[in-house]
Amino acid sequence: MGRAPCCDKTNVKKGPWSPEEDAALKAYIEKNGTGGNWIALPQKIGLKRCGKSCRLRWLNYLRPNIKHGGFTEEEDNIICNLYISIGSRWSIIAAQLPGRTDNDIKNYWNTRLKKKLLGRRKQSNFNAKDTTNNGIEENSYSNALSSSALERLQLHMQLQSLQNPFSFYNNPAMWPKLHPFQEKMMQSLQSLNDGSNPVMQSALPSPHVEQGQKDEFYKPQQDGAKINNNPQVLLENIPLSNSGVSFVASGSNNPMHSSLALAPRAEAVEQITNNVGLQQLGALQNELDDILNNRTMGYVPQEDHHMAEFEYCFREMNGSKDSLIWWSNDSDAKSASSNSWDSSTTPALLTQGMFQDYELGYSL
DNA sequence: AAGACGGTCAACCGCCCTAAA
DNA sequence: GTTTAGGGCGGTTGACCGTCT
Repeated sequence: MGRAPCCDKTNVKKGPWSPEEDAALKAYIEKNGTGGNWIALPQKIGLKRCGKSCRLRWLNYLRPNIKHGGFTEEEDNIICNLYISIGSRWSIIAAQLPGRTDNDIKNYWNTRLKKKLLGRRKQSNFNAKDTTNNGIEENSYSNALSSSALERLQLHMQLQSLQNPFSFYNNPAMWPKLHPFQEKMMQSLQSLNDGSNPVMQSALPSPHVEQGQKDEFYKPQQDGAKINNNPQVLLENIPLSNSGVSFVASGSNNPMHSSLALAPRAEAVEQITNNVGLQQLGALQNELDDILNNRTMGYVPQEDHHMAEFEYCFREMNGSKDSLIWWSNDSDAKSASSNSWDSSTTPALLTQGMFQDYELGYSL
């Protein structure tokens, strides 16, 4: 038995909003607010619309300071970086872009940004193939893309392990049973690792972690205690001297520096650079910037399975859903998202959204 | 000129989470 | 502790429009 609909579906208007409806909704909300009940709102105004539809119309179109279209390069960068970091959490991404709505960003990503990035990738693969003539032809750019996707997965995992010792990657006890694909992926990554891949050496959990350090990281689960969802507490709880790699929050509000918004301590820098992780991360960042800065670059269509593969890797990467801790307390961000028009709720939502996955991990 | 095709984006759907009853 | 209803969110749909053939 499904749940009851929120309104009488047979008696509500659907489809595009008329200027009259817009005016009525806007005037009412500006004068009276929502009254904390969207479902009851259309009746009060006399609109034959579902309450959810009113909410959406207000949040995505009618509320003040909404920007449509004309995404800047900086916004492109932010969206891409965040998508790589946290996946399709559009509301969180929107929270970092004042005046943008999650719906807008989602549409923009799906219709333009994704194609721009992936189109450029294929072109670069073409070029690589054209210029390599060493007999061992990279039999297809399918392979090239595969290794690239794998590399991005590795980079992502590296990033995760560096930035958050609590991540799934660093905590086998938290690992859920893997999907067969994930099992396969992990096996191939580990075979790549075989002592020769510095990225994976640090990205995959090491059996040589010092006991004290391991205990410290694992303690929340061993104790059966729920991890504190407060990112600040999380940061504070990370051992700073003996963890091998440690970070301090920089307070930057620019997700461009998300990598980035965490400043490595001096002792960690050497280890990280030895592991090549940051160098490759930098290369990825440069490539991303390069792609985004070539805004006139034409889109080269590509075969669906390539697109699917790349997307799937992103999905798999985001499957763990543990994310970067770069959120700042800057109140600017509060005015941006579709949920932030009620600014009092935003920080809680952000924190909640970001860290509920840790909760999930510990409850497995 | 007209139909096919593809891109864009507003809007809807359905699921999940949470607070209140 | 359970149920219910509203809010929030990501995924998907479909109308519209411009371009191509």
